[in-house]
Amino acid sequence: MGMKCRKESCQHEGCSCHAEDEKHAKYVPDPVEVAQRLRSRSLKMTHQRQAVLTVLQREQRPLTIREIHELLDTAGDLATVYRTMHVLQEAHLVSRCDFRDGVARFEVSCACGALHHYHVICNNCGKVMGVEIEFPDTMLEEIASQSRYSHISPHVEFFGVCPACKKEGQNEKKG
Amino acid sequence: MGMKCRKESCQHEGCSCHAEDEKHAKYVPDPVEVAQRLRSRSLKMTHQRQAVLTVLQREQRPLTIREIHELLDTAGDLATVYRTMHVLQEAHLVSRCDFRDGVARFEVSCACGALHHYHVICNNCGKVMGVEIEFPDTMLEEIASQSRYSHISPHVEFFGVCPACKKEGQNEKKG
DNA sequence: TTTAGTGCAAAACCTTTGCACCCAG
DNA sequence: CTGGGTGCAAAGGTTTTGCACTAAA
Repeated sequence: MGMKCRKESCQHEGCSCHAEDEKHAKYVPDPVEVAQRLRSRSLKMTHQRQAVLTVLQREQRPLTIREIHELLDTAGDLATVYRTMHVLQEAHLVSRCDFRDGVARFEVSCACGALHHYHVICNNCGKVMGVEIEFPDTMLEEIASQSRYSHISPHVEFFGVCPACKKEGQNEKKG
Repeated sequence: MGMKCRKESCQHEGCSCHAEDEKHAKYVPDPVEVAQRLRSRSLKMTHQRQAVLTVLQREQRPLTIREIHELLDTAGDLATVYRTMHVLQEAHLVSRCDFRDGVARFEVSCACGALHHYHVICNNCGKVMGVEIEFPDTMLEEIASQSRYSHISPHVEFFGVCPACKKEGQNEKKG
């Protein structure tokens, strides 16, 4: 953690997925390292923060703040979870995603053990799958060139139809 | 409007940007056609809906519902604008985007005269630029293959630093 | 005339904030 | 000990909903 990603095309801030090797080695963060990371921003590692990280690392999927709160062993205050997510986000320990339903979701960031991935969400049932892809550098360069903006970083969710819902749709057409 | 997009790689539902030619010809929708499009879904074309579309077509940029409401000549009810946006979205006359600030934004969809584009948002000042790019088919195929989902459609916003804010940042470092 | 749309008001949600007390460093 | 963190309660902001009335087709 804290190592610079060796993959030039990596678009994840603070990413260390590729630090070990090119094959997206799973990096399990050391609690001590996490604490250091927080401390370096004059933040403290507390029980609640550790508990939130534990839930996210166990689930390995995007969770809403309400879900995280419910999954906590010793449920604290919901407002604290909101504040915790802000802190963990700024420390690049979790990343936020948005499935267009008006609720923010969070998961451990790739800098924190998760694989380098994006999501595909079923338009019908909402089921989420992770996919490992990279944005081609040429695409990011084209965006920078057209807009003249720098440090381009994509925030994307892919939507589609999952196999189960596709099958269901076909059956409905037949019946 | 209503014509199928000729560009195979087009990822915009109901898109007709490329219907005229390959060079993203600007298509100005006929009110009569818009009305038909609504009527085909047993929806009515009302003053309020026309007014909202007029605002969006005039501004040609993503607007929040509050902004749309304020830009209306004869301001109706805010709740009506919310309901209108749902309707126009389902008719593919407007498309929704999300700049990760907790407020939905809308703009005329490419099926309704706008160019085929994505957004780049400044992380510092929030300024929005449009860019015309395409997702490579190979990327979408890879996502479909990994996830086994079909009808993959990307929802993306690009974030970066605009030229003005970049310059400002450099000045701060110097001073 | 029939069906959908609008305005108004209230509610539902998600998220943030103020403040007194508590705890990690 | 000191500055950040937590819990509680209240508020802020966006979005939705119920209902009587109005307007489009």
